[in-house]
Amino acid sequence: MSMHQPESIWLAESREIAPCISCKVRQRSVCSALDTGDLNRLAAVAARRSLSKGQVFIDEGEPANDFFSITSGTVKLFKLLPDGRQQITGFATGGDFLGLAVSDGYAFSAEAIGPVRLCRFPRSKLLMLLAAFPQLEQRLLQIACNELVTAQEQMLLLGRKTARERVASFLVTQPHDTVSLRHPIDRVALPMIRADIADYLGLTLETVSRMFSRFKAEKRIETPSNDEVIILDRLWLDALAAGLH
Amino acid sequence: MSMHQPESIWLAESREIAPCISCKVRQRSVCSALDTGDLNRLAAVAARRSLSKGQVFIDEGEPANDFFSITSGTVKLFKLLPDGRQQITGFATGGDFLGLAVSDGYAFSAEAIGPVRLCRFPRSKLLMLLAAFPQLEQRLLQIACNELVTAQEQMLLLGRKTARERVASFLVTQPHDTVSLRHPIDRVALPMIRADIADYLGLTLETVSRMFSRFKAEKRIETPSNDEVIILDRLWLDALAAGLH
DNA sequence: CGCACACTTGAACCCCCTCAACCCAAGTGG
DNA sequence: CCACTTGGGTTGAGGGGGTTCAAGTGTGCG
Repeated sequence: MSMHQPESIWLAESREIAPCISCKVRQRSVCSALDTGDLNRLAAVAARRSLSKGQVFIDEGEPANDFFSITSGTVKLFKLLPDGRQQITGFATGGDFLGLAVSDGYAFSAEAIGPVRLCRFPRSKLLMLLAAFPQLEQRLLQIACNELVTAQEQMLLLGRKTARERVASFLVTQPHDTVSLRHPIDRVALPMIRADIADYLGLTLETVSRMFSRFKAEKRIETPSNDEVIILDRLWLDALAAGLH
Repeated sequence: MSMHQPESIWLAESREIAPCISCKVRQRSVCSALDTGDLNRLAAVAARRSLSKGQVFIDEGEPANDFFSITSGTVKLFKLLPDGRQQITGFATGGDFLGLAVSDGYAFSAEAIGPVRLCRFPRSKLLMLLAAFPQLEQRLLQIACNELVTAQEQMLLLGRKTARERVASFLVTQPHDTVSLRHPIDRVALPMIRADIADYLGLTLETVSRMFSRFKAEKRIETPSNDEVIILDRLWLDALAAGLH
């Protein structure tokens, strides 16, 4: 199933002491549940790892032996049908936690879509910490609830929205930074390729491309490069995404 | 938004002491996390309630003041677009727990599709119990994980499966009881109407009806009545649901 | 009986998919 | 330096799966 041998990709792990102190995504991640002191207990069971584009590090169906916390980069989470049809259930970036699963095995596969850094936690060791730090379990429940809410929103998108509405929804929900306050520019980075956007939205890459072109022609967006979008009319896109118009 | 006044539907609640002892769905519900002794603490904050067909008891967006545990009957969980398009995100039956949500408010609405009995737990009181009984929190995390897994499976269905595959998936995942061991009959009850099945599968009711008719013509199923299906060829339906054929 | 509701079936349409050609930028290597 | 390749993206033409619209069946019930 996997394009990589199950063991080999974890060989080059590092275990520097207490790297969490300087971790940029600490506030957003699971780790925010612990204070600096207790964090060392968590760091002690974590193994840091770098992945490069295309590496699959979670295989759907495999025993869920590990949890993961992404520290940088973006990974796609996906499910496959036997004939190759793919559904991306989400993208995970810095601060996101992976591996919440029933004991049967991982419910999805995960692949780095670019350079990725992450922390790996052996399941057994994390479960022990969970017993010791109830606030950690609270945090996981919080995370699971948030994921449930976005999953339900995605079901609405996949089941009932048009292609146009799906692409608009995708654009307005992507994280964005507004540079310059005097002349605000609403910029969105797209680390994933069109095919991934399509597999996320239940469309084909051609349809995604066509919708991008239409939005450009209508002056709703601009695309300085393939992996970058300037949103010119967020209000209008928001309304379209919500099913109005 | 709601077709019912927010307060009125909770007027006729009962608070009999310790009804949990005889609760038929106790093993399957949240309550399985507590032993008979501790159960009284839970029962003390629960209010029992009966609902009839069509009653909406959770409104998307409203503050999530309560949790619910269904004891009998079936409810549909759904999200709406402004123009009336509906996506059913799931059906909840006896033993299911509702109300896991971020603080913003409920992420979906809930409506009884027939007579329903349920327990209502005020959010604040349940949160207090959560602190006292960590195994209750573990159980909620377990429940949330299971829901996440089914949500991801549903995204695959909505995003990538054909109408035929969707209806097959629906049929084989519905709870069924096999009566008679000598001549096993694989019977599925469908408490919901075709329109609800359609809104669950991201299709129209006509398409659902056509697929039912095709399966009947192909001798894969029989429909003794509108709300009852006999599965004649489960293996074949399983394969179709998995994306083979 | 007659009405409402659920379901079925047919015919026409359309949104999105499929297939194909083409563009463009970034390597790569002789 | 240019020829060639590769990966990602765009655009067009045609077809099809599912929707839309519409008519009709069956059934429970006041």
